[in-house]
Amino acid sequence: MKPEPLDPEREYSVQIAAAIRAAIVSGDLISDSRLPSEAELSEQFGVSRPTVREALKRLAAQNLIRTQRGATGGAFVNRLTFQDAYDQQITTSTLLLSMNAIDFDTACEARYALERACAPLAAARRQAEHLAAMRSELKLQSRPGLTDEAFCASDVAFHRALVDAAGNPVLSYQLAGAVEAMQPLMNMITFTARSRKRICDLHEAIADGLEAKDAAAVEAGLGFLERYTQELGADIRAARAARKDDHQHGRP
Amino acid sequence: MKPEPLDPEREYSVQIAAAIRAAIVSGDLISDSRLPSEAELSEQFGVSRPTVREALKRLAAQNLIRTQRGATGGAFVNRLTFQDAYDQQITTSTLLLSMNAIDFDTACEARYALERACAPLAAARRQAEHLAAMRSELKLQSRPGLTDEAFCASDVAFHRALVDAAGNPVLSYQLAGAVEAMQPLMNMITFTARSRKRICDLHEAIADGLEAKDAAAVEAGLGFLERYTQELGADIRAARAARKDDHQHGRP
DNA sequence: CTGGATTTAAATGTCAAACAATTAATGTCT
DNA sequence: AGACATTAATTGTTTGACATTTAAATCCAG
Repeated sequence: MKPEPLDPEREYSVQIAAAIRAAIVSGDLISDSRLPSEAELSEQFGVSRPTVREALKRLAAQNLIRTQRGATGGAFVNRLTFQDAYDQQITTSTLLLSMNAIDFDTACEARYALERACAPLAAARRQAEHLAAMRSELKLQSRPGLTDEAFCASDVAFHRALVDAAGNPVLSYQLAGAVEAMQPLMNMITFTARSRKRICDLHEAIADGLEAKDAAAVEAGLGFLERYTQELGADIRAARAARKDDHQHGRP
Repeated sequence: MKPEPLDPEREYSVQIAAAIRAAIVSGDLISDSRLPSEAELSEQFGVSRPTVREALKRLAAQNLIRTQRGATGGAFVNRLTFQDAYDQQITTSTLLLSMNAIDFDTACEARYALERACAPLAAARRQAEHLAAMRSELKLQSRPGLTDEAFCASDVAFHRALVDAAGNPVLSYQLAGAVEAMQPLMNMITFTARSRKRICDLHEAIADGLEAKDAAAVEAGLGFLERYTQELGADIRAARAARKDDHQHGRP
């Protein structure tokens, strides 16, 4: 984080943020160490304090630093927790899907492909807590009065438990985005009682397979679930096309 | 992005950034639309311009907006591209691994589990360009004078081609982090001529399997590669432990 | 009337100096 | 010794100004 001369052609706050980020990533600034105060930084870099502050806000937005006020306050290097990383992953994935007109099938395919990758590990390592979480969600999902949103949320929780059962935090982190980012798309589906029954049955088969440490059964269950989800997605598209058709040709 | 009254207990720039982010995510502000000017925003939210600017920098750090100077300038909602998302994913993953003392085996397991998830799709859909990319990297990897860094970089490129062959941009995005974030860990390995030969052979088997659209062969190749990579990782650990032992008991 | 040069206006980028709020350490009085 | 007030350091915020960039408006010559 040397006071390397700044390029006046580019924004100072960007360059300062980049310099500090590099110092963090390279390990020159380790977790929980304190950065110089804003006044010191502004002197070191030869810019005003507001400019330094803009740079620090950029880093804070990426969870790279946190700030404390008061006498012993300042900016501290954040240890990026898995939870922080999950959250960033989810917001990025959600935004990516919503902004790039990703079609349902593509997102669905990616999600289940990734989830199937967890199946062998999850079958080998699942603990009682994971099975309990899945059974609990399963019970919730079969309740009749549930809203579509609540059903989807429970669906996400079920699959999160499956992923966590693989016992690999890196996998959990990677998949958090894929599973959670699908939720807005899934929320567009209106679940009939029949389709919920079908999904619950498949979920149960997956939970049973996991309990029996039968990886093939889990993978098969996920495969069926993928195909069924895509069928439901196709139904939405068909319904929407029909509605559009109505609009164009005049409704009764 | 209503001028909802701000909570004076919490930092204004955080709340303003959150309000604008919500407007973007909810779709109230669509891609490429222009935000009000900083002066207008500061009036709407009842804060000063520097405070608004800090909020905007937070959003810019997440690639949610871009800014242009000049008469028709301002802050515009960014369409999050896959490339942007890749980059964010890679930096987050890299930081997460480096800051959380993730052991080699865990990262390795996650990476190959995810990669195996692509195998069936890649085998079904691979195009000539993907095969060509893999063959080209393969040729590079067998050159004798290559540095370890260059060998690792080519390894990453080879696996990226495999992932891209699955033809699912969401999958590619998700795996970019897993594959690239492994590179710093892989760079710690010193590859002997023998281990390079072994890796190249496995890569060749994978490429052959892909060409023959034989998913099982690809998965098997990846499985062997995972085990071999973990062996190499174990060798590093053993060597390091021996060195530490030397230190403790005095060197000759 | 047209085309190029000039001016203008709007916006972001930056700076300077100050005040407010917060927080831990320090000092003081009982 | 302990409770309480003081102080100093630091971030959060405001105000006002100036610099820079960029596109549009204007103007003037041909």
